Amino acid sequence: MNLSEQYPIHLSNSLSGKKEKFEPLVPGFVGMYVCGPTVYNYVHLGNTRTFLTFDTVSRYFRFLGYKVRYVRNITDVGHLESDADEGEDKIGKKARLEELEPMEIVKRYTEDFHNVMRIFNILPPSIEPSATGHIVEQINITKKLIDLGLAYETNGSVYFDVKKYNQSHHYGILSGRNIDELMESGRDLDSQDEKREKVDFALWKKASPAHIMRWPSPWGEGFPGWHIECTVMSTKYLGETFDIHGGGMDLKFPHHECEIAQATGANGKTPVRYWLHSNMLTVNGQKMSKSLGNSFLPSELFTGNHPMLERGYTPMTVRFFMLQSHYSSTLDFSNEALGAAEKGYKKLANSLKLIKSIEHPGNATPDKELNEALQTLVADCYKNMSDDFNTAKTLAVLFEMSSRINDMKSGNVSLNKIEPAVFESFKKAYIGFMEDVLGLQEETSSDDKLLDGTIRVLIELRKKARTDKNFALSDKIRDDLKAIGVQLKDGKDGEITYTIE
RNA sequence: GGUCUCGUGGCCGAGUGGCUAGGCUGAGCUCUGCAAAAGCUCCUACAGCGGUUCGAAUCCGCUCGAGACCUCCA
Repeated sequence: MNLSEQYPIHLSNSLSGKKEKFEPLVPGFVGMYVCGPTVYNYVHLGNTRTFLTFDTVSRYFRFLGYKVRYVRNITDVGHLESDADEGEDKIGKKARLEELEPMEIVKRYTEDFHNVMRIFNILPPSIEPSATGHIVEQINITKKLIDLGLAYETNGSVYFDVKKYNQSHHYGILSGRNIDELMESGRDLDSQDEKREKVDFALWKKASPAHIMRWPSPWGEGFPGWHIECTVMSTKYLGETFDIHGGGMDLKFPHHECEIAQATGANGKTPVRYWLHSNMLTVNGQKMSKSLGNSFLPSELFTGNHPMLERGYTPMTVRFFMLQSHYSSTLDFSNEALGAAEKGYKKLANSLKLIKSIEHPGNATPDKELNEALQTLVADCYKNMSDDFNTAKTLAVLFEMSSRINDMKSGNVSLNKIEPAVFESFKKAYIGFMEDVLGLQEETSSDDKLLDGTIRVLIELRKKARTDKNFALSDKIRDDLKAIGVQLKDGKDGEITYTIE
């Protein structure tokens, strides 16, 4: 029995609103699409949480032995500005503000995005398609929808006919809306007069004369609507039906709802089997967003250079902090919580370093209870992750394992009592869940060999002073190092280790 | 206004019909030349009011409070 059978994954499907057992379309394979960033600005921490969530999801699938194709797009065109901007596209607007070519903007912020992902140890997706690279496909599906009678052209723009679609399907199936209520409520947009109904949404927008980003189409020069790129890119690389579609909660409506309508309308089948939505990062209980002005840039977080921050926090501290809550809950961001996370993370990271250096001596005289307890911990890691990717529960188990690792180091627990095979699986699980599944690496604040060598010289001097009972000198070495941020720790075996604060 | 979610101990945050979540903080003990680290112990909560049940933080209803979506947003 392989791991995926032993620990079947159950996940919360937003489509059904229930936790369901995950059954891949093709055994052993997972196709997953996640809505990526719009690269017209720096990514903030709230964005990062979503990508971290799905990073962990894809990591865990792979850890269980699935072959994963993870597609995450780059939106470099298409998002319409609000009514004030008369349907102008975000990238184009920003470009003129800064007097740059749109592609310059796209490149700058894409690189920033990749950089942030790297810093947080968020692995790259298998495919990272861009909207501008799929204009032809977007035009084709728009044509198809017109031919099927599900879309119509007005003044060089093309809109999806939601009412028509709703006659044979259910528009609102994901977000629980009903079309009559939608048609009554909501604001009037500028393009209202072009649409038959206010619920209709653009598949293709005519470009105004001033509009920079434009492509020729059967309806004149223009650019694709917001929702169509995801439909095109997901189905192109994953098929007309695929396993998982993820994204932030705020995309559920209208974005994801429209994706379902477009894809179902065009291909005649339900595009996605499991919808996963990650919840928002909040600040003082309010959603973190650029428009509210309460967002944090990753760089501000690392340096502490932000009015709301008392000091800086490392990327792994932030990663740990986010993993301590479930992805489907909101998570509130505060100095206190971050400070607590820092200590917690360091504890786990210390044990990670420790366990790597511990080897089993062989020849066990096993203690049955102990061995069973250790095996239970390993199994619990899998069980908790398989239960809707519950990273918070998994971390609780890792803390327990961390204590046992410290026991092994201190001698509280004798390695002789642990069966070699149990020890190996325990060690492998701790390292595996920390590094491969949760992506929590050791954060060497300095891998500077010169510094390390220098500290070791001082440690040797201190050892000598202690053997000579020259505590005045040994304490001075320790205290002076402490003052500049190097904490020495005396082990029971006489070995001295250090951490840089 | 419509749709929906949430309200857990000093703080953060899991859980969701009966069994200790966990982290941080605080107190104590052990180890230690003293520290630090580590191990152990303690502080035991589920907004309020009703109801269902042998039993509810967990299900149902109401009240209060907070938030999200309905418009670009992860």
